[in-house]
Amino acid sequence: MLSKKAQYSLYALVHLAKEYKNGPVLISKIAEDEKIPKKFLEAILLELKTIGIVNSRKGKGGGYYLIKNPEKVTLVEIIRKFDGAIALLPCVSDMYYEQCRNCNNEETCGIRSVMKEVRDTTVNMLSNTSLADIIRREENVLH
Amino acid sequence: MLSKKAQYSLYALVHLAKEYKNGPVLISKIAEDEKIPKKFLEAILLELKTIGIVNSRKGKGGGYYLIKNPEKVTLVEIIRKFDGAIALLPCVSDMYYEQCRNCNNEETCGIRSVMKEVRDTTVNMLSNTSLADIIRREENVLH
DNA sequence: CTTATAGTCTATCGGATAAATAGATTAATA
DNA sequence: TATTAATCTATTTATCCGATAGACTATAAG
Repeated sequence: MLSKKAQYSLYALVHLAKEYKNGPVLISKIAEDEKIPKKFLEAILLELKTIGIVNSRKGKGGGYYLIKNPEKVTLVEIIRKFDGAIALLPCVSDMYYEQCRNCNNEETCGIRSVMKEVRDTTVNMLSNTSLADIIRREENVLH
Repeated sequence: MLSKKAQYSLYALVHLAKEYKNGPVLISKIAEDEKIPKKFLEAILLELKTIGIVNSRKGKGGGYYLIKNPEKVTLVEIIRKFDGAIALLPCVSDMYYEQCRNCNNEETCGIRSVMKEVRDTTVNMLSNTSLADIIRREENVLH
């Protein structure tokens, strides 16, 4: 399961993607619409700012807005930011690899080989899906 | 990532599958070979016993042994036992479903639709792989 | 230049869970 | 009946998750 942070960030980012180029959206507006605890959402958006996906403006008329093109923001990067590895085992993770301390030979280990396939297909799906894809899915299902 | 319990249980069960019908294996033997903390492994095996995958015998000549055919023990049931849902979101989990409290309509939600695909392919891979498959993978890679 | 607005920073909290350990007890075998 | 090995109870330690509180700072409008 994804952490609440990762889950909330997905909903918040899709919200911002829908308002792309419409100017800033209030944290409180996002929090209310997406039913996310406001203070918690603040911390999440702040983190998303540090990786250059969103930016913010203070004061009246301020709020958060997407700065990366929604076509270019993929689910995999958001999930990795908050939850780390996609892989089910450290020894099959690309980004957070750790040597296996249970098996003797990673090359021949059967468990590892299955888990590698799982990881690869999951990463594929998540990195081929952007915020724009999400929005298109919602539009397509309506007609 | 899988919990340590889930990870250890996979290694322990593959070990037992290799000794299927060779009589009981000592906890301490498994612990040593698979580099699992012995006391921790005790608890894990006890849990596996409650779901009818393994059984044990006390006293001299005792230990743990697999009672289910290695062809019939799949990775998905082991992982579910220790870590619960395979899905990344509660709203796409079959076994641990919870209604989404962030989106308004699960039928049209784009995030959910992607996550459902991820879950389905992951569950497919994990439920189509048995302990026997794992062992065959290891044998095949050696020639 | 002042006031209202809205994000930022620091800090902290309870609760749950994870991972591992210790020691006494019970069951099985020879 | 002694030895072996699993079982039970319990406790420990650490870490993280999810959430909240309040003071601070930047912005824009009037």
